[in-house]
Amino acid sequence: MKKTAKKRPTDEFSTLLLKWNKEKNTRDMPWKGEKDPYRIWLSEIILQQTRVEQGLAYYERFIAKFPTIKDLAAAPDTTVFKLWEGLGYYSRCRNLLVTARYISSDLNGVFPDTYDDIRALKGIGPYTASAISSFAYNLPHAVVDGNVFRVLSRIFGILTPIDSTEGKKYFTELADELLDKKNPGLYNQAIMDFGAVVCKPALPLCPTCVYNKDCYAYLEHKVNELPVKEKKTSIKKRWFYYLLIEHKGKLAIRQRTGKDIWNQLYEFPVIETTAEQETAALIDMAEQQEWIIPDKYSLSFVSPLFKQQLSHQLIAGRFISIKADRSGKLPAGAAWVSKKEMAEYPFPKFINQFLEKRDAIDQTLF
DNA sequence: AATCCGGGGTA
DNA sequence: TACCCAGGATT
Repeated sequence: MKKTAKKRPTDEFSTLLLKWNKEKNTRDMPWKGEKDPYRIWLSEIILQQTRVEQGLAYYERFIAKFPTIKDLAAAPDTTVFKLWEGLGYYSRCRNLLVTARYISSDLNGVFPDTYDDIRALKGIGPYTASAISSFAYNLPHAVVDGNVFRVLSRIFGILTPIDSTEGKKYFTELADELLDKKNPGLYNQAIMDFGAVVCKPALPLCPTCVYNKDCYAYLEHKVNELPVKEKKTSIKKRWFYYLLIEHKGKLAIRQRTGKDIWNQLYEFPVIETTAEQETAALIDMAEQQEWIIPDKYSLSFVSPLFKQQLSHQLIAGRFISIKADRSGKLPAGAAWVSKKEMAEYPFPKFINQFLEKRDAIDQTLF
């Protein structure tokens, strides 16, 4: 039996972390200790840029409806998007389907078990590949997520911006050095729990923290300045005027396509502008589009102003209800659906918040 | 290297 | 409001 290697400075970090984890960490989550790579993968995709509290219910619903990756792979797109509805970042859902179908068909349902093969899957980047390979297969890859950036920058006093190329490289290398190579899964889980519970973004629990005797940020009173981020988000305003065109008891909807927000979700025919518009001007535009035919419709309702704040955009707009006696042209790909059928389609939050209030606003609306 | 992609919680 | 969250893809 070889003697233990000489203790390096960085060993102290993981020793304290695992000690905290064993003695103080009471955080419990359904995927903790999970070994089924499908469940681990699903939880990680759901949790990308998403708080545990927000993603939890989605995870439970997905597992209940799709117990195995083949169940997920066999589901229609719309069914899966409907289950994802409201969670945001819908490209995750698209990539989830692509990967589920690839593994089911090409890999006979067997999840890849090396870091590189996992990393190559759609929707899986460095973080998720490290998480899956360490949790499912105990491979020595350190996770670097928002928690890790925060914990390491504060304790070690790293001032390099975390959203710079240099910063990402530096933090990744440090994280891999610090990783307990014998317990990668346990270590990775512990550091993220620690960041979420103790070394929180706001009001971290420094007075009782196991690192407070030598934490750079705590000793230098820079806890609130770390981690450093260099880019500020700029927000642009967009106006969405949705036309609820009703004809023979049905409403026109279409699927969003392209590279814009809410790709693959559904919506009503929309007139988008960069400034607020009067209803009359919008009706004119709808006539010019030939969505409605002059004298063959009646304007029945204009909603109050609705707003939604996204990360990089502020969406404002109204819902304009029109009863059409004759059907005009519709936007490409649009179809007529009944109220009952509407429930099957995934809509963005902006539309759902209107649909939920619709009955309270006007009982006569579709 | 910069930008885009949601929705919700918190101070 | 501004910032952050178990990030990744695209340009």
